[in-house]
Amino acid sequence: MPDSPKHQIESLQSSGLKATLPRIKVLQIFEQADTRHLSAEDVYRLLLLEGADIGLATVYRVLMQFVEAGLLARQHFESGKAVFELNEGQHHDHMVCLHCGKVEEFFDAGIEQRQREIAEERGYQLVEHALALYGLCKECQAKRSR
Amino acid sequence: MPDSPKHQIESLQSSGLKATLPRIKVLQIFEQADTRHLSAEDVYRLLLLEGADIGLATVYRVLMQFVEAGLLARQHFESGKAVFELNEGQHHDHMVCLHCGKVEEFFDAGIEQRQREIAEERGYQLVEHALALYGLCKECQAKRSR
DNA sequence: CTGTATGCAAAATCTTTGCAGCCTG
DNA sequence: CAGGCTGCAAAGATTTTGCATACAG
Repeated sequence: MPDSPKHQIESLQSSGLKATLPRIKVLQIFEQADTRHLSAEDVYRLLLLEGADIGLATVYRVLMQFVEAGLLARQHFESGKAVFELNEGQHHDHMVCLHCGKVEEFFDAGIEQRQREIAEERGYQLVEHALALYGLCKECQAKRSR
Repeated sequence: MPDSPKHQIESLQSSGLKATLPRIKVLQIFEQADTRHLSAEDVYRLLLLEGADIGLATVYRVLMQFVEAGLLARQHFESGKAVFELNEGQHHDHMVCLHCGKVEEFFDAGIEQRQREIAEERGYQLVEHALALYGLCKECQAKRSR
């Protein structure tokens, strides 16, 4: 059997989740996908492509559990639907191309620091933040100007 | 007649929109509301309270037109539903209390500057951005610790 | 075995659209 | 008066929930 899911089973167990097939498969999807950021529908579609018989409701439930367990992070961007990405500990923000939808990640210590200062100035206990830059990537600017 | 809608009619006309009753009322709602940030449902409810006979579909259409015309700005935050606020030219970001939902606005020139630099370094033409800090406001921290 | 997890279908939310009639300019 | 605008109802899109059954530990 190729690609035994040892690693995923351990991740799940150490998060306190039973290692069920839907959960293992969903984890695999995120680890193998070309794009880091997937919607529930994306995950469902990829599961079907693999021949897995998993309902969309289960995909939503599993994604939620993974977010609560800290395995995934959920982002909203402007599309109105949520996208999920592997949570690899390293916080980062996003730059989204409005034309092709490509998402790049970045981290800027200066911005992080100012955010903490702003929250503190106003008496907030900061829990998290979401920063997304929207624009046109280099390729799409080229296409546009043709 | 109290509160004649002269001002709103001018705003609409200078945005190239016909001054219809639903549009005038929606503008008034935003100008008079206690909270700057309102969802479509919020606006609809406030209209009904005032006795205006305006459908929810029209509220959505009017809000979209106002966003396109630059009268309103749309934000997404984490709730899954969109909220709208008057666009008064002055860009700003948001700090949202996760407990009571209160939204404060802030502007930080340093963060704005770094965003432009980051976009430029990566070859993006920056169109807009959304930064939201999530946390607990001073009042809610107090409630929590009781 | 026991209780949690799943699949299916139905419902809940939020938002958009089609269409006949109304109103602004 | 003409064309855009509205209300209503219905459809779409996304996400959640109820319930009987299946499966992990």
